[in-house]
Amino acid sequence: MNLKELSTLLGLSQTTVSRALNGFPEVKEATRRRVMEAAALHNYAPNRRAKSLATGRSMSIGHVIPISSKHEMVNPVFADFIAGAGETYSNAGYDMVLSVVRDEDEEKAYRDMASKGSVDGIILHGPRENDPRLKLLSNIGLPFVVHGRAGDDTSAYSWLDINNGRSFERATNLLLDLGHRRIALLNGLEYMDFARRRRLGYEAALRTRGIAPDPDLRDSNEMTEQNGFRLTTALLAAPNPPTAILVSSYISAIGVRRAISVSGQTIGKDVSVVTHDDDLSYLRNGDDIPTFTATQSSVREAGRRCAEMLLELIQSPQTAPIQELWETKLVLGQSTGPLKMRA
Amino acid sequence: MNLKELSTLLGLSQTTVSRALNGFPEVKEATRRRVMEAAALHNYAPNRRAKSLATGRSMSIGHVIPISSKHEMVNPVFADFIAGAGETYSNAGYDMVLSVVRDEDEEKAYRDMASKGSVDGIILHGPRENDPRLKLLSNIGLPFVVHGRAGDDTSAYSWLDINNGRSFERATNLLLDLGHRRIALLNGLEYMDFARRRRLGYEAALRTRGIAPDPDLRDSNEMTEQNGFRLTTALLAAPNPPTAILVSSYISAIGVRRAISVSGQTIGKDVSVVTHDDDLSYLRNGDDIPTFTATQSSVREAGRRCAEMLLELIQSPQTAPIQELWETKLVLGQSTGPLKMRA
DNA sequence: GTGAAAGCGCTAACAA
DNA sequence: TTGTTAGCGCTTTCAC
Repeated sequence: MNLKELSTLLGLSQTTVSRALNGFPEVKEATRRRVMEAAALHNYAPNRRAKSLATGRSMSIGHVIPISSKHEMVNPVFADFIAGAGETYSNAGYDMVLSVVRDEDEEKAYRDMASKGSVDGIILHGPRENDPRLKLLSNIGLPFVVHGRAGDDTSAYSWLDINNGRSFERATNLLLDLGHRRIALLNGLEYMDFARRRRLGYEAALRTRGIAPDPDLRDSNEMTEQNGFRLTTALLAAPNPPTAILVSSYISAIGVRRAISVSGQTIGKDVSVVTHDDDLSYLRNGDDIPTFTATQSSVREAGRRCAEMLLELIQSPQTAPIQELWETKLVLGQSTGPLKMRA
Repeated sequence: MNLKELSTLLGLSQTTVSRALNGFPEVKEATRRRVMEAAALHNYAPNRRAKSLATGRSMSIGHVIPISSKHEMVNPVFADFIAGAGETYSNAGYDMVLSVVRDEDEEKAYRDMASKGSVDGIILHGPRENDPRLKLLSNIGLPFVVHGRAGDDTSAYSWLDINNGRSFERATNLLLDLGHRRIALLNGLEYMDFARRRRLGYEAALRTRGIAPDPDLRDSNEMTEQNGFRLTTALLAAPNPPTAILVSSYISAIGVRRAISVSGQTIGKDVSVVTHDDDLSYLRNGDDIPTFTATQSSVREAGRRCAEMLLELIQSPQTAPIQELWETKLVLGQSTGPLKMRA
């Protein structure tokens, strides 16, 4: 059923039917009702492509999911983020177009989305420091929102981020206050902006107390369970092991816990652990490890909000960038004295 | 830059330029080269919507991701599946349209995708027993592929599944061969087809040995870490605890391991564990728990293959359904004697 | 309050 | 080998 068929069926012009369906005020109420009913009855929905072509808006949003050619891990937070964003989109009548690309094709993916006119806006995932994709997107002229930030000049674009630096500074301070002096940081890959910020926060806290960051206590890697396990095992076996471990991802923290358990030690007694938590619903996992999580809750919520921001930008393109920095809150465990300094 | 501009620029008709770009044989080689170069130079890419409208094919595939209104968990295997499928799509020049919907809106999502003409085919996720969505999709007339199966009549549609029944039957037999008699099953929600098949396989193995399945040793739930932990804790505390636990998801297995560790027992010594593994790269996790995983590797690979199957169906719609059943292989751990029966 | 007609950017008969 | 023309299904002036 298309517009033409529907309109001849009703004995009206396509114009009138279109206007009735799209809520134009000049249509007589009786007519509108008649049209609406017929549309519902025949399950009519306007053809997306035709509508797009006519209006110039595609009513869809692009997400480019980069998969590194080096390590084929798919960032597990994408799923929840996408779920949140998707909710917002469907409420607003937008579609979500996903493009999974290897690093080297990413630039092409953006260019194509723009020149093919398949999306009205883009969400940029996993920004790196001085990410070249920002310039690219600006040149392209498509509205976009970054989930995270890309380096220190954050003024010129729209973004939503959690306060990674402060979060890790606070976590480090907490451990310092408890008397810890050898605090390890298991971080994500530091060419990613969030990981860099976390390291800076950690180091700032140490330096404020006059402690020089020990490079042997820091690692930057993909945040998998295996890495959490492997690195913790190595740390614990070292001559001068840390008394506390700060972890950048809840997934790695699972490996950290496993390593500690395998080594015969106990979290909160022999070694303290604090981790960032993206609040993935399926992984929530005991309360023996204190976690920092975004105040506004999960990455799911971040997806929703990023989508809202983008739709706002699309609807009024000349506004200033929209930027939001979410603070984190500390969630303490209850089962063990998780942050106690070893006697 | 659009076709009209490009063609006037070249002093050719739109038709010729279009033909050159789309590889029609009748175009003179010299002309084609000239066109190609100009297109590359001006970064021309045909407008997707216009092309779709003209050809009647949207060159995109829909994935509907259901989020239950009861439990808001996003299935973490989606991410890897989508990554695999996305790869196939971009190689074939297709876009992927994601629609995240709550249960109650799912039917509408399919209808809309069809009537709006926004996709050429659909991948159906998370089929249930006698899933009503199958009939719906058949009526709609859009080609589709199911990741999994939906009940016992599997003849009429295209699907890709792993042999869940056999996998769990074999796992159960393995444990039985080692002398285990009280084997627990921590299963997924059994209105999901995969979980039902797993239970049937488990029960078949038990019955063959003349063991009546004990309802107290079986649970059907969302496969989260927390559930793995909670249920294992309860099982171990029961008067007549199991000597082995069969787990339906690697994520739950992490919770199972934690529960066993917290209870002061040891996997492979006090209680044996075998788990299914979807081979999510970031979760791979020790080798003290033997796993069953699909022979053809990961859910990522399944995504790729489902996408291929769907594209095949789209390109030649009158062919018979394409159906693939992947067997699983057992991967034994090395660190512990993981399947030993307690002395 | 309604309709006729042009046009969005492309493809595909049909002509030449 | 290239061009002319109609049309995909909708929105949107402009006229009535």
